Amino acid sequence: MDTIRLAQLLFPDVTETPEQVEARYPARELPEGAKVTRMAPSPTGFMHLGNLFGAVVDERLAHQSGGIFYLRIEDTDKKREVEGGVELILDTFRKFGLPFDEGATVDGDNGAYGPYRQSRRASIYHVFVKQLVERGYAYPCFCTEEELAEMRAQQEANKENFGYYGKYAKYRDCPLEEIESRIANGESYVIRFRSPGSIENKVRHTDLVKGNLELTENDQDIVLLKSDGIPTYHFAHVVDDHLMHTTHVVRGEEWLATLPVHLQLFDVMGWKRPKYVHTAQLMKMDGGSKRKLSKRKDPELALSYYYQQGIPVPAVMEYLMTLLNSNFEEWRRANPDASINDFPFSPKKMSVSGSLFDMEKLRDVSKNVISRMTADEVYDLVSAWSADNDPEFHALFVRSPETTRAFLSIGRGGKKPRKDVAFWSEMKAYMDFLFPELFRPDYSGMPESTADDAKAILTEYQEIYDPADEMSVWFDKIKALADRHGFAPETKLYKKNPEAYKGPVGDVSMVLRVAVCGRTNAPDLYSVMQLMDRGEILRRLSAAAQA
RNA sequence: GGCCCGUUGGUCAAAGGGUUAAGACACCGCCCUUUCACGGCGGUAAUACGAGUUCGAAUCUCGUACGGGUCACCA
Repeated sequence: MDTIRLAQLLFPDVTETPEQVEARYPARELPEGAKVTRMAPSPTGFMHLGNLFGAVVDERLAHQSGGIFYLRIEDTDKKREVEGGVELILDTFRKFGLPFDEGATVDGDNGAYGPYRQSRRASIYHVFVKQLVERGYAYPCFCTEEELAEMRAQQEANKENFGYYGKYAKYRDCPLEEIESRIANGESYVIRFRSPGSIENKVRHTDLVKGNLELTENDQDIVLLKSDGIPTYHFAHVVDDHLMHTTHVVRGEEWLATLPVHLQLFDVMGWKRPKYVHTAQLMKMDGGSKRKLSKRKDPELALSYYYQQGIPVPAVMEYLMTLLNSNFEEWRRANPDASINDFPFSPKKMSVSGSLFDMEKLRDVSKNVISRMTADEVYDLVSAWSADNDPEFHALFVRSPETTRAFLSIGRGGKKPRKDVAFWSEMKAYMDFLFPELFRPDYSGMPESTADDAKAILTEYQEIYDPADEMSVWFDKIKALADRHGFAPETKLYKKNPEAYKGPVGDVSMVLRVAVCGRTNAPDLYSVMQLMDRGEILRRLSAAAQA
């Protein structure tokens, strides 16, 4: 077989040599040990928690070592591509604070190793495929979809391995004359790899997460170039990561199955293999069993959903980090105010088995993250979130910024900050009673001990309430009120001698709290009342007395 | 079905031949507290199973079971 003639027949327009292409991608000048990583998503218009999971690893690996983290768009499948997909990717990463050093932009490129969209790299792939054809490592295949399906059915029936290999590689040794006539006939074809491997052989590989692996060698003549001339992931991965000088390929463990293909391609091309970091999949509970997070089945794990729910970005990042490196939580306790980027991330500490996504844990992480924020930070974030997701609440939230900020300051800071809110979407329910528009009192929480006295307590309190009172004076008045109605003015007195009283002073203040806040749980009552309008408070006390 | 990866409490996980098998979330109890939240103290709960190697196994080996992934002109 004259492979040079075949290559010329298949790629008459390719004039560049592999050497010329390589020359355009010189080695990167980076400090010793610097890692080059990439995020390589498809613009499917959907960003998933799993995408972020891997991207955090990429970003940390690169930036922790003084290296490069870049974005490459894998748009080799036109069927899955969505308008605005790239924009969404860029947008998401900006939102989650993972800065790309180079790569695709909304309408172009930023960096010297582009183009960063695979759809714009067709001519580059063709140069290398042409070379493979010349070397006898690639050939055209004219099989139709039906033929391949038939083959597969037969393999299933025979209990043989599936795929295009060995005796099933129909066009592997097709004579040049037949190829010429088929092409002349306008038949559609793909370019396949002529795999030199055998399933009798094993290939060794050391993965940064999985450790030492012994895999079966690839014997499949996989497709290199689809009939539209666009490469498959396998070939694009090898060519791009070689040319762009990626040192560490981070991807989900579902790629482990095709790793032998990639290793073989790197070897045949004569290129240095990158290091691989195959991360365990994020799992989800589905019925009684675990399964991989799925884009189709788990829309609630879309990052857009996270934004809608108001799950704070740093909380998501911290949660992912706890899954990624289990010593992160310990580090965080020791360094509560340090930037997450100061944490010494290590791929070696990553779990080899898939972990279950746990919303409860995320809530806990988020509460802690929020409790460490200042009132001003919370104000700004809730303001931004509500503007996009709950305009009605937003209007109330920003109506009196000073009052809102003061409310957010209650119980904030210090050693034991309050942790009431996990997600921004919960903020409305947490502070709704501040706004007459949202106030819907529920009096059912009135303590039973006050059944006979609640009305009198509320009525009397309207007389003695004075917003100008200091906290101690304010509380003294409540104690006196309690005393007059047969309640212990000190909790300790009540505990010492419960029979002597109807209840402790707490029951009396609970009556006031329920009247003013409309519920039994709220931040410090004195602080809250200081923020509210006197007339509104009196109205509520009076309304509760009527109820 | 072939190939590959995995399996420590409900969940995330530490322990890399010798520990009473950490810790966190959740749950339960107590304490603190004018409510709640926070915080403190305590509790329930785990090495999938079976062999082997070894003085000694969660840890090494093999088998079984179970779970996951993959076997496209998708990535």
